[in-house]
Amino acid sequence: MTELVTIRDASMTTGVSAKMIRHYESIGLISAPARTENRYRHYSKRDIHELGFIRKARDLGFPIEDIRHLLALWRDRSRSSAEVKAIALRHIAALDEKAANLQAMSQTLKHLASHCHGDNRPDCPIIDALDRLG
Amino acid sequence: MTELVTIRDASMTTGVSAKMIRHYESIGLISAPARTENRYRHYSKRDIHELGFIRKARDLGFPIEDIRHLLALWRDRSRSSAEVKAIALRHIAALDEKAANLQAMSQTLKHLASHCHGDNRPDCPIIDALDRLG
DNA sequence: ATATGAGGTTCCCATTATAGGAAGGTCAAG
DNA sequence: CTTGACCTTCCTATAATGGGAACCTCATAT
Repeated sequence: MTELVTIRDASMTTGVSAKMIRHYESIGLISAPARTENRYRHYSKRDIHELGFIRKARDLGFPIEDIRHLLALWRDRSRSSAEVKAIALRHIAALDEKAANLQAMSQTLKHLASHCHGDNRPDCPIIDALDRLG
Repeated sequence: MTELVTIRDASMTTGVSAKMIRHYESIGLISAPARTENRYRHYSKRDIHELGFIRKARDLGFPIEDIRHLLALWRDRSRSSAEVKAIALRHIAALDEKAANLQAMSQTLKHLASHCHGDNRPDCPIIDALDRLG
């Protein structure tokens, strides 16, 4: 017969940890899979496919609620690509904003660090900046 | 006499929320301030200065444990700037790595989005990528 | 037969930094 | 003496993930 795909199998083929698979089920991101008599979960090809979709979306940094939306659009044959694109563009903006923030911090620190001797003396523009700057 | 600086005053002058000031105290990042008879906290100039230091470090994205370390170095007149610089350089590397990750995601998505019509048709390279890509 | 090990199950706790809110005490002003 | 604006502590939540306990199930090795 069809070999039973356990949660570990699903995890290994999709790259989503078993812990996370159960979690996604508990928050309703994926529907509860079939169970064997002993209550073990087993996953259909469809389930596996869905988990793969989720992992790829996670790899692109989409938050869970976006993924929930993307999954609904994925299932909906009559979706409009505009809706998908809108989600992606919003996410791109969020990513860019975060990246810009991090870079600004990094740049400030790089500037300060470049003026720090980094020797045994206590004088340090980095500490000074934390001390003084508004 | 010296006017009592309440937690709200401290919050307003340092930009650290009262909630966070109490939290920093509870995790031992700052020491417990003096209390009036009615158990209200009040803050010395030194306390305020320390909270300002913490806020600036947070603005630069330093995690709490780094700040703990930086505060200790700040107080230590015989610190070596090398130690400060080392913390900063490690943090810069962490910031840069995170920024690079976000940018990679953004770039991938921008590429996909640029090929997405964004109209009423269902065809969508973004969904396709989540569907197919490994 | 049974012991062992590898897997499954549920449930609870921890992380990081921050915020919201409840329940109650205190204080100044009207 | 009430009202409102503070203060106090304690609990809960966030987003995504991992760790671990306590317990069940199953296949294999003795």
